[in-house]
Amino acid sequence: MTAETADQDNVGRERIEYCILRAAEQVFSQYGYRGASLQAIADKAGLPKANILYYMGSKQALYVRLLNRMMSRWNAVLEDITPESDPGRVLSEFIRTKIVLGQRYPEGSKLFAAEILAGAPFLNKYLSGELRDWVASRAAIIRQWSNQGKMDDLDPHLLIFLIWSATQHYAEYSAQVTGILGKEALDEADLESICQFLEQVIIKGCGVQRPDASLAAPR
Amino acid sequence: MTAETADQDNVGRERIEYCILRAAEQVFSQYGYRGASLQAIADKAGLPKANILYYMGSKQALYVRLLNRMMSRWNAVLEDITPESDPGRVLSEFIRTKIVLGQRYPEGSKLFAAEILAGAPFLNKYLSGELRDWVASRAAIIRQWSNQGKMDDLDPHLLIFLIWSATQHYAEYSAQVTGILGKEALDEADLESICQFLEQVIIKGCGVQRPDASLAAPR
DNA sequence: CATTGTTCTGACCGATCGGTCAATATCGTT
DNA sequence: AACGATATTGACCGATCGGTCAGAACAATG
Repeated sequence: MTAETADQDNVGRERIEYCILRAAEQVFSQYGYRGASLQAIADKAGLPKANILYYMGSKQALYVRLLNRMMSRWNAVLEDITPESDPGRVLSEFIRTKIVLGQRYPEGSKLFAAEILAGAPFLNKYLSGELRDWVASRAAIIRQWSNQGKMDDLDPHLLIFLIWSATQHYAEYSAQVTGILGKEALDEADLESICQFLEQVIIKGCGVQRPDASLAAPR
Repeated sequence: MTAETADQDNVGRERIEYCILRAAEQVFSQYGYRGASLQAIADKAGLPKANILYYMGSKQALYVRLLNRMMSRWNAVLEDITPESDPGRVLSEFIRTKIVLGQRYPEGSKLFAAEILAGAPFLNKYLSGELRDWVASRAAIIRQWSNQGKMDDLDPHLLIFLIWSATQHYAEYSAQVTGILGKEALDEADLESICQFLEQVIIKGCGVQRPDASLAAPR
């Protein structure tokens, strides 16, 4: 087997795997792990069911792979945050990034939500391990911001939870949001309004000081 | 059949139905509609599977009944809100009530979340009907508060979504929250901290004026 | 063309799914 | 005791579940 053919093989394999993963993400996100069926995934991918298992091994392996893919998509968020950063800018970027990710990967977001709803049987180690450390390190920096007088003295964990929940809401609860607003889907203008609303309320609610302001009055 | 026996019969029937509904709520909330099985519900209720169907008719009827029960539990929220109300008090009570409801009915909250995740196949009429009207009427009052200068000029729908998402998070994402905080469960002190945090950030973030303050400076 | 290794898939497996039904058990009324 | 109504449940149904496997189809090398 030459390197060339190996590459082509891998390219072909990856194209099929991507197709399967995309179909599986839709089905798993809608019905959860137990409610999803390999037959439904196969139908959506346009492949026979046995082919899904040939490429993915098992339903569980396919599901875990989707979870890992979604976790890695979130890794870039809040990566370059330091005690010297401007809280307003960081929180604003945090909010916008999470909203964008939710819109970019709506099925992945719902997949994650369904996993948590089920009690995180496949993610509890990740939640109380990597993710907990991730949150702790960011919380420590936010705490320093408070001590520096850059913002109010608030529990950083609860602030992170607030931004998570408020932003993910528009990905996971899209059925409720569109139903109540009477829209087919959220357009760019809606998303911009949502981002501005959340930035304004949360940044103001945390008492974030303008970076140039020293200790001047709020107005 | 006398009235007395009828009462006793109904009491007995209601006791069994309550037992079934409780077991079903746990299973449906964890696995979603498709992922839940009548056998699992029957095992949890300590009854043979055929008995579940005798009392509930079908899986779908049981599920719809659970959804309706959960919707009715939420009906009391924000019931007595008027343009003359104090926004700070109303928002504070709104937040606390939703937190308490989420803690009181964690399975019901997750059941609702799973239904929305699946695209609200059984609730889309409710969402774009009753619930939309409910939100619209409350949004109109919040709008009046803004016009009266009681708070900032914000999209009331997004404010309601914010409070919904931020409070429901602690019911539906309990697995994530406890995993990250490293706790088995949230205790009373945790809930009080969460309520105070959300009240402070959201009320301040919305620029809610103290009711006694006329047009004085924020401090 | 023959060979070899990979890709693909129809057929099948035991288990479980939601739901039906007939037989049995229980109970209040007469 | 006898009866009709309701409650209960084991057995069963066709469909579907996740997964296996033998063999067809295929492409690359000799």
